[in-house]
Amino acid sequence: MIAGAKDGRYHHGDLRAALVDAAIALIAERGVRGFSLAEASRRVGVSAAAPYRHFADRDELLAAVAVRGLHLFATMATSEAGDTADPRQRLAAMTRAYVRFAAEQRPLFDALYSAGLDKARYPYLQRAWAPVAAYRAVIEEICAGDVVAADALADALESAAHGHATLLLDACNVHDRDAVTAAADKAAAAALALIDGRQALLRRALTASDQR
Amino acid sequence: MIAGAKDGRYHHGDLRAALVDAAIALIAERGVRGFSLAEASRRVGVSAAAPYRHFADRDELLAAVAVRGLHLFATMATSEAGDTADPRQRLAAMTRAYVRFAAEQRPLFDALYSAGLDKARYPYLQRAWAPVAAYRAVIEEICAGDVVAADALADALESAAHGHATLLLDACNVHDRDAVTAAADKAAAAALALIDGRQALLRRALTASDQR
DNA sequence: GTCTATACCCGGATAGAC
DNA sequence: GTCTATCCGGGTATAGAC
Repeated sequence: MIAGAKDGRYHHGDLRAALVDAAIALIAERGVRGFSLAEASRRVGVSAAAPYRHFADRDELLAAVAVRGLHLFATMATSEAGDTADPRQRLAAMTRAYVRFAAEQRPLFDALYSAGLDKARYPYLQRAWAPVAAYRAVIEEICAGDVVAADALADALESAAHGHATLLLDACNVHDRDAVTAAADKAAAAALALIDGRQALLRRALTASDQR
Repeated sequence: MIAGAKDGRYHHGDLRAALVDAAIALIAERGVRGFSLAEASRRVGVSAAAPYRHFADRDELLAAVAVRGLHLFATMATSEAGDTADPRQRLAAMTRAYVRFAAEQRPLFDALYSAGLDKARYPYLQRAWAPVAAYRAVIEEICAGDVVAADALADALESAAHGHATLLLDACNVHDRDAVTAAADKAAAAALALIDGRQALLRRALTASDQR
């Protein structure tokens, strides 16, 4: 039952939130491509024109879903890391959370990365990444304040997490809990391997310029 | 001028190939989401119904684009590796090729990963991955025949390459050659770091079961 | 066998009534 | 703030010309 529904119809409730909920359910069932404003409206019980009071167009509703996703990811990441003191283990936990978020909240992850949203159009979406950047401090701790090394490691860790997440979603449906756990473990292990082997992240830049 | 065009119209040429070419150009301009069979038909100079003689639906044309992409990637990967003997450097080169392929042939990469194609429907697409699997031998060489270690390293390397590629495409338009080179270098460096730190890929599995 | 013409449904988006 | 009505454009399917 949708909050705000009265006498079989939706009226003067929080239509905006109801549409976001419906969008998430719809993306879960049919993917981002199968999502439409019209169908979301139908499910909430309003006309196809109603959403345009709250969203300029289809993409803006998807952006709202993406923002909710970022908030949830920030929560999951800090929760997964818990009170782990070791910075290596904290980064591994964050990486595991990244993969678990993608799998357990696939519609939100898809809205973030597979919706083809024009980044420039949604500055608030950019800003919603801010909490995630907190982990930068952990990386610098490991790199003992070396900013260049921290940059390199940060990119490598983000890419590893993202790669494991997207390939997992590509390969299977997400209800296979074991597959999700396995992928999350692999990603966490890759994070630790990157940290341990991080000397190579810098050496490479040197040999590249040597070759010129 | 499109091959097979006569008297201003397209007739009895290789319509299938012409549609694949048009699809690639269209995806390059508007992305996978902006691609439509109707627009592709228009560009080739045939009616909107004509493609249905060659493709069951929109997705089947995208799958044809994806297959072409896999062939091209296999070529780029072997070319980039060249005659490098060191297995470490061969894997780094392959990773660099992965990122360069994504950037330089973005429409093909998008057809492969962002088109939302149903894998089960296109067994020939699955088979087209075969040439890529050749690099498995290089990984086993590094792991001295240890199959478990090779599995772990293979997953980590693929994920790293894929993560760097997708985040690059997400972040910028691809015509910035320097950004592409930088991302490819980072990915190659990450591959070397993963190889060097690969002990952690296996240790992780142990500590995970220890925690239970 | 290949393509054209056409009819149908659906989603996106806007204008104006309530 | 939501509804009805409406326009536009794309995808699907088929009948029939060549």
